[in-house]
Amino acid sequence: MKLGDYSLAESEEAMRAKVGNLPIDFASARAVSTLYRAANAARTKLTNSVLREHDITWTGWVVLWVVWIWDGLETRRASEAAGISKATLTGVVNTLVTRGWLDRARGTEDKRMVNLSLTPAGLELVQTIFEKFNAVEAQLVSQISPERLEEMTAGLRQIVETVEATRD
Amino acid sequence: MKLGDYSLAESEEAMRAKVGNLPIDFASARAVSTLYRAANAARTKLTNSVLREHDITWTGWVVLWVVWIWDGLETRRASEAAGISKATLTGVVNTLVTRGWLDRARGTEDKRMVNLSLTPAGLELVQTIFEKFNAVEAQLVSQISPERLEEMTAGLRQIVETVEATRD
DNA sequence: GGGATATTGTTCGTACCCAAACGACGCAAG
DNA sequence: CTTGCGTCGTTTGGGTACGAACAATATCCC
Repeated sequence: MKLGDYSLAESEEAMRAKVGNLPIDFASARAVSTLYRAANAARTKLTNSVLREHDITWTGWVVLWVVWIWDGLETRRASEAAGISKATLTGVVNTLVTRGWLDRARGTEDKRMVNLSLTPAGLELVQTIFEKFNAVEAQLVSQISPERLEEMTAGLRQIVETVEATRD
Repeated sequence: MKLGDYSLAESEEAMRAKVGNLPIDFASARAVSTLYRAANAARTKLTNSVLREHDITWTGWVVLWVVWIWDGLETRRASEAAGISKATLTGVVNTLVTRGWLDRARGTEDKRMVNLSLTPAGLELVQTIFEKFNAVEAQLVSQISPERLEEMTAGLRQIVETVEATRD
């Protein structure tokens, strides 16, 4: 068996052979493992083809992006929007501030808050990267029919909603 | 605006307002960002509800799982099957060996190789976790119709294949 | 006003994550 | 038989990633 075959179809077949007699929901298992594999593939592809040349990581980009979209953000909202913990955000922001792309400003009204905003260099970087990034995103899903893409996105959204609904 | 609204729909709307006049492919952008968000949500949910009580991380579980499915693996194949780099795998395997779940064995025929295999404790752990894990997977996708789930999985698979095809 | 309670961002500890450099090993051509 | 090239797993260095504990600040309730 050649290398490259340890993915998807072959893994599924191996799993079926291993646990075929157990009461397993294969459709769910396949969906979740494919979900994770696709997310990793997309992140790696986007990182290598767009972000690497600008010396910025995936998470760093996501943080810059949400700060851009929302015209500045408090830390607590930025971590939520970026989908990372506030502890992780602290470290990522440290990196972005050091790189000269982000500014920290302690809140004036509520001194617990920290407001994040783009520096001019950060703004320029975001604008430079954004279109390239979207072009690669389009390429990633280019083999999927519009109808299927719609169904896929809707399904993914339901997973997110299911998790958020059962989070107590 | 209340907290919790910095996700999905609201972010999309903010993005549209910010870049509405640029030639952006919104369907692709929405698909990729939702993909990443769903993968993170699924991983967090599965980690907290199943893996945490067994003191094992997501990546650690994936590695144990692929070694189980394939009845032992060489390191190079394990990293591919687990979707992580070989450098990462070295560290994860260190952890799993220390925990007593995995064995390292230098290849006899080709001394560059390292074969991974489950210890009895590791085998017991995998079997214990597997069914719980699958039950939560099923819950994650329980709100998705079978037809949509099929379409979603097919779409995700096409993303993986697109990335693998353009990797040179 | 003052004590209990909640919320903010940070720190700490542990573990992952990867590209690049590295040393050990295999292999084939001369 | 040795020289060169390719492949293996590991190490290195910088950067996430998160839960828990923390100090500072805000707010509530009497």
